[in-house]
Amino acid sequence: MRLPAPDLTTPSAPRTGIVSVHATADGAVDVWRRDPVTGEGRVQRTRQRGWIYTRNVDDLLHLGSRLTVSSGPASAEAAYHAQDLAPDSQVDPRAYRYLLSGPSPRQLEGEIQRGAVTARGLKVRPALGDLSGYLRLGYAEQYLIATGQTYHQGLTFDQPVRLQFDLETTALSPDEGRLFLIAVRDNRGLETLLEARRPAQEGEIIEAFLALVQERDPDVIENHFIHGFDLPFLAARARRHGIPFQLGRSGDGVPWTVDDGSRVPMWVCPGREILDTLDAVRRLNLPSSGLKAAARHFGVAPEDRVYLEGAEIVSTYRDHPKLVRQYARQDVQEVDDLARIVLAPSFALARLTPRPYHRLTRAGPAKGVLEPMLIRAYVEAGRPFPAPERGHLEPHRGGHVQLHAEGVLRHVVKADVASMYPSIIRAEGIGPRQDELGVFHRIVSDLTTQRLTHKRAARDATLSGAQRREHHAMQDAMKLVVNAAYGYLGAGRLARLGDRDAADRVTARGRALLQQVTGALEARRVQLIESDTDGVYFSMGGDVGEARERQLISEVSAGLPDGITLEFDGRAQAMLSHQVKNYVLLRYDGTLDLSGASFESSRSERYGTAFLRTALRALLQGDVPGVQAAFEDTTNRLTARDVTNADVSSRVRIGKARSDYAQTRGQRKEAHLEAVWQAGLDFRVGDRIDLYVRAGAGLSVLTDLDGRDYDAGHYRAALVQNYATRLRKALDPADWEQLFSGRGAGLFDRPVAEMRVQWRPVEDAAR
DNA sequence: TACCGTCTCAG
DNA sequence: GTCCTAGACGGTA
Repeated sequence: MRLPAPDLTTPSAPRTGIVSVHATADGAVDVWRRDPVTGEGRVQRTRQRGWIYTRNVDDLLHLGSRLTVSSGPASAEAAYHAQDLAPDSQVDPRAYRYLLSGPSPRQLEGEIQRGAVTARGLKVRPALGDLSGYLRLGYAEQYLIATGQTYHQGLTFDQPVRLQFDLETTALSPDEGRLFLIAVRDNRGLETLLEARRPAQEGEIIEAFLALVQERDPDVIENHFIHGFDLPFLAARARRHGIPFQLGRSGDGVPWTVDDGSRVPMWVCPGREILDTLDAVRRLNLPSSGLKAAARHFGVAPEDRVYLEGAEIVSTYRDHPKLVRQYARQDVQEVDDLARIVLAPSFALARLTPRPYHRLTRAGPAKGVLEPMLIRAYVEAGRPFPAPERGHLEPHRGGHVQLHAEGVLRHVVKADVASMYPSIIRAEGIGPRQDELGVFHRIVSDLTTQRLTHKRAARDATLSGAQRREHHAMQDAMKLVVNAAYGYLGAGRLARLGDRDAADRVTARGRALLQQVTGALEARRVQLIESDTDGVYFSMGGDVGEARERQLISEVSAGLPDGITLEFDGRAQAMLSHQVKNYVLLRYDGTLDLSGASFESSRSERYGTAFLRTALRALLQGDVPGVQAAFEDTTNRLTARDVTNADVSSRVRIGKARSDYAQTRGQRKEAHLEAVWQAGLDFRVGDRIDLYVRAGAGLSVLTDLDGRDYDAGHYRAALVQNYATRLRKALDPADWEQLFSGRGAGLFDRPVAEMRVQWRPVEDAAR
């Protein structure tokens, strides 16, 4: 069963190649498509009535005969219609039993709001979002679901026209600065700079840019932080010059913002998808999400890349304009290259879920991607959307974490259960209890199967690089949805089809599987080190080679239930197991991998980190004299003032302004604020200051980076307390004392050359 | 451990 | 109005 089709959609209209949908409250729907074969673009202008799921029709009784209720779709002449999706059966009163439609989305919403005032005895007209009992999607989503379409069918990433632009301005705020340069390129060969050599020309380049956009007619506009910088800046400057900000394709063509409160508002442009590479990069959790850092991370930064500090751009443009021009050209070039990498999963995702492409870099994978797919399935089946689960009290239990051994172990292997939670959902047929159609389980199952096909195709050498990239993006998109499924179940009230019990069944099964894996490994006489949710580290004892390690894992895997596999996930020549989730691996190629807050704290001082790396490497090679040498070297260098104040300093954030601290300083002194105070510096909340302990002066502000007047005794002690202590688990306690206590070798001490690194089993199960 | 405030990022 | 509400981290109670 299908919803009433949008009025003017003809059956012969193409259904593939959607690149943008602009649907308004008055029912107008403009759909831009690219022909997958010819690449030709065309617009289809149509209308829709809009639809809303509702629990009952109480708010619409005031419509009288203008409201028809039946088990079928609305007839052509129906003004307002409620389709009863469960005419013959009892349904939970909290289920969304009716599908409402009206002459236009706005009229339908307006009547609901108007009716609610009397039906619910309200004083003021409520916002639709505040009314319980309705399930409403955006207008473009309504169109996509009603017509059974999604974006990008038949299209590859570069078939839509993609345009990138970047502004160079004299300040960050449009109130304080103006723009003097716009770099523009597109994936059809455009590459140009629009320059305002004099301030008076700013209006001209804005108009030239808007004209260029209309001429190139892109489907997609991309930049890094486009929502937070380029579009608001450009819009503000256009307004100042009285230039209509016509960037879009239909209506007045003026973009608007969707304000979501705290965050940078999202810009939306009729007919063109605004994509911010920053949104996509942020999901990747790189150390920095800036354009330059991301471009370097993905290896797309040009060799001759020009790097300029924001504050020096204006002066550089005055003295060396060529440099700024190259900088701007490289900015848009990098955005283009970065977009191909980071936007590809969202581009592919748009084929799977009934939402506009531009929403998907910002949408959460559970609520924003999976849930529309669930809703679509109920609409297409013509079934009521299920009632939410009843509230839950018991907290939800997660994965099992356990430390089995601590210290240094050699010949370490990591194994993990492949896609554990999705595999469990699939193998056990788990889904929300309310989901009578079994849609949840079917989606996870189908996507997992299809994903394997795409994964294989992505590695298929007979396909072109572009084809393989498309398959890779598709499998990435499917992975995103599938991995979101478990989280969706446990998301509580946020998820309309969430089910805590089902989520608990998944994790309980996961814990049992992990026990099965660790049990099977122990039965094969390996030493477990740490197990965490879906993976386990263990030591082979001796060097048996990677092939044997892999074989062992596949033996264990063979004993697991159907649909669950254990995979090899890496190996190391040695591992220091310190605490749960805190360990160090020395790989066979010599790289040292540090994990956990104990080893990678952001507040570490440079001298300590350097010591720790050297000492850890020696420790993992079983070289205790090497550890001692590293310690003595660092201690001696501290004493000899061979390291600098900068090497021992650490950066802290200031939590109070100087004027606020002045009020409280009398009652309570705070060490780091006091240091800045004593230095006579002004400071504000959020400032970052480098501090070090100065000999005879206590905590002080770092001014002379190359100075050597630090308190050497303090830092020698700190070396033991903050750094050498991380090596404790690998050494006999008496040996550790002897190495790091600084009391010198005693009569009963053991020669360092005889000391051995050690490990011990951890008996008491951690939680 | 929980809550609160701030920063991200762009010229 | 037109698509609707971040996430990480550090400091402090």
